Amino acid sequence: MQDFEELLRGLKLKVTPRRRAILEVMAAESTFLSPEEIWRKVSGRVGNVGLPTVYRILDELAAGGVATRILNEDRQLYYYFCANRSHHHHFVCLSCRKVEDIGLCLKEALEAEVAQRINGALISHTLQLQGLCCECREKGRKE
Amino acid sequence: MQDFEELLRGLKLKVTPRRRAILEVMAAESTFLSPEEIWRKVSGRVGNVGLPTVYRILDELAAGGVATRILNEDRQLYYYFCANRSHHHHFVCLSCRKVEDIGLCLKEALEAEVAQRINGALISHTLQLQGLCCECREKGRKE
DNA sequence: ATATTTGCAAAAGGTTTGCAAGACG
DNA sequence: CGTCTTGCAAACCTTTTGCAAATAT
Repeated sequence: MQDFEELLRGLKLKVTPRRRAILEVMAAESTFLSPEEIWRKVSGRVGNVGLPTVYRILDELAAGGVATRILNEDRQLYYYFCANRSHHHHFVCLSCRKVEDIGLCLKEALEAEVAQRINGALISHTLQLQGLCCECREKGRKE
Repeated sequence: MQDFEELLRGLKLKVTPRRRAILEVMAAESTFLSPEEIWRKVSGRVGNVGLPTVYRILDELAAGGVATRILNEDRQLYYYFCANRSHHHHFVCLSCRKVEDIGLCLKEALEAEVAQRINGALISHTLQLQGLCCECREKGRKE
């Protein structure tokens, strides 16, 4: 459990039941969630929550770097609570949607490639890994 | 200029003016384009084209591997005519939207990382590089 | 001749906005 | 108390679908 009040104040956001509930729900899962999924889970805790509110809060959290936006193949937004503030990438399990951080940074190799091959300047890169996590991989073997 | 009729027949698609026009428009640009942009450009060549038709044809081309879908930050689809059928990634210029292929494959390094750190299995990966292409970089320096 | 392709209009569905009422500090 | 938050309803906007008419082979 984390100190969500501190976290919100750090982002200059008022501490409200909705914001706290959303942070709790997200931190409780290690998977990425859609705004609607988060909304359903939050509705169980705090009565009477509007979906637009969830969108707004997720925006704020993403802007503050507390939540990571994942743009999925299905073109929907997903969010992932991310305490890790340093540069990293994500491994997403295709079976259970769990997200794990990947520390491996390829910036140097990519920069060299861009400089050599196309004489350009690398500004940013996005990398996402898809696969099966440890548990889902084991499960697949048994069946 | 390429043999688009051949290309379409290879995908088991009938050769129609709309399909040819879309291929021509896309091949003439080395940048990624939104369906609507393609639609506007095609409308100049072939009169009376419906936007749904553009969406349908782009779908077919993407399914056939002739066009690459780029899912952008702005959550819109973009398409890029891609003759290169082998595994590769893209470098996108943030200034002029030009797309260049990057042959560098990091599959081995990523697979090793995933196997070691999280004991998972890597199935696929998406990598996109953003930066300034050769020309835009030079332009920036002069100004 | 026959299956495919296309335009049009309308639907779909996730996301955003406007605004008045409510809550935090 | 003043400002930030929120719910509601409605708007947005890209993308998809249904269907009859047109077209490719």
